[in-house]
Amino acid sequence: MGYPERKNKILRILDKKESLDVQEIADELGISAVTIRRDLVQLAEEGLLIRTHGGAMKAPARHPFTAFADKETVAASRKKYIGKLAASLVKPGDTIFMDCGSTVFAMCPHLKTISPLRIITNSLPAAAEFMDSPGIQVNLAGGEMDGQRKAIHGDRAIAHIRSYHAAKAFIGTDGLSVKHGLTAFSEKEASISTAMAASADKLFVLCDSSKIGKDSYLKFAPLSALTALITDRELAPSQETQLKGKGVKIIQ
Amino acid sequence: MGYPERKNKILRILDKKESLDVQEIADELGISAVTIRRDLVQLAEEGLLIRTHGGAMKAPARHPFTAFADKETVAASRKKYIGKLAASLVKPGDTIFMDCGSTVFAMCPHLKTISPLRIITNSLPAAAEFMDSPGIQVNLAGGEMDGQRKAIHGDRAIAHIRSYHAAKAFIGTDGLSVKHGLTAFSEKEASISTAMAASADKLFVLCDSSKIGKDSYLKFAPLSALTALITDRELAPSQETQLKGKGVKIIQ
DNA sequence: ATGAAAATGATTATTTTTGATCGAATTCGA
DNA sequence: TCGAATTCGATCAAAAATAATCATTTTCAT
Repeated sequence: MGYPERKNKILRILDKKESLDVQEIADELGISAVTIRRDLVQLAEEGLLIRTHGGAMKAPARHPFTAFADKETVAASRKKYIGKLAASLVKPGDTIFMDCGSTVFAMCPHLKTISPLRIITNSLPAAAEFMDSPGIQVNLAGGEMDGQRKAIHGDRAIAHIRSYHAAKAFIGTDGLSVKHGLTAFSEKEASISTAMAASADKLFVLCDSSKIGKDSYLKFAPLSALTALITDRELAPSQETQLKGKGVKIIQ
Repeated sequence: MGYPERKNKILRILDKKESLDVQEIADELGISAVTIRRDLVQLAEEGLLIRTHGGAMKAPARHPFTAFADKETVAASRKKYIGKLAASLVKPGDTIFMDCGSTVFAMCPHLKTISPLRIITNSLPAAAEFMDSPGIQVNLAGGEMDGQRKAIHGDRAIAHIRSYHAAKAFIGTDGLSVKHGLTAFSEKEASISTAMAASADKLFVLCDSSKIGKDSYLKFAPLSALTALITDRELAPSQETQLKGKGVKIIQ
């Protein structure tokens, strides 16, 4: 029984049980507790459940703002690292694009001290973050609000983004692989990302190592479009060599 | 039972009980009081509740955009009254403009149950308010964010508003008098209000009685533009007769 | 087929969690 | 204002869970 099969079984058990512990799953599936723990770590990273000491809990309904607020996961600490790193590429006087993903949002705390700075974004949490930062000018894309993603999406927003130019664009991605380049989970996010990429001189992609080597379903940009990939230090060496082989500059 | 699970249970209890004490929770969950105290400290740090001596209290709801910090002043209760009244003019299927004033914002809680509804606004708190209301489609004006007013202003925003049409516009004003009509304190707000008024079939002005008969410095619309004035019940009779004499319809 | 890479399981050391205890701080009534 | 009762914070020890390490098996691309 491979990981994908166990993953399904674990999630199915969780559907009924609300919370469960490691040993319980191990017994039920006839698999060692060590492996179950490894599975749970991975499932937690994918956001499909919440890891607890001793087991796991159902993931709360994907509420982006709470998703941004979840501090205890491994992915969150990676995001913080990546956010800080990405923010260090921003200089006073810059104009930058920022998309609406949580990884890109992690840049915000580190950008507050940079002044002057102009940020063009479709992310409401990002806009809120700079509400009281006088040195930072925020330009919010207009259009239909997506309450789930806490962002502005749609044709209108894309037209808005297209009408601006910025030196640097910072975008996230749901998947990144040598084979398929950048992939997104949703058409909405992909189109905004594409528009930002097209209107910026440099394109920085923020992506934690858990998503590298994986693909989501919608291809939206080739690796050749990247100025650099910003990721964490846990990137598998094999992935690293593959990406470097393709000429991708990696910042970590 | 680990911390995450207890955390949920504690918050669920708090949802119903408003306030609770340590021993009470400890008994209910069958866990030592020491542990509950530790939990409460952590929950308080996360801002999910307020720690008190001996227990905890509900935390005030916090949204990405902290709405207007109106306390329980007289003006606030008038605004609530006006907001409810104005909301009663909105029907399912409407498309409406809402500006970024606090009086107009007071409509929001009463609009949440109206579905379907399309709202075009430049107010960030209003947008945030409907973030979780699936039946309500929010169209946010794009452009430069004004952190002080928690709204989007500028040419871009005005062009955005102008490109739409709505059946009804709800706007606030800083002053309203028979002599000078509607007056505003700031160019920014006035231009947005004008644009909304121009693109709507009906114009409703929300203005509490304390501002009626007073003028701010920038005239932005004549009384004849109003479909109706929505105000509170404390309007001075003399003002009322004057306004009616000018053909202003008053809803209160 | 074959060797490298990945997945799995067992074992051990480390970390986390929990509850108990005790002195210090806070609340509340007189 | 004072004193008793309660609550709090810090420290400690025990138990549980985890992370790290290593050997073994499986998988996969060549």
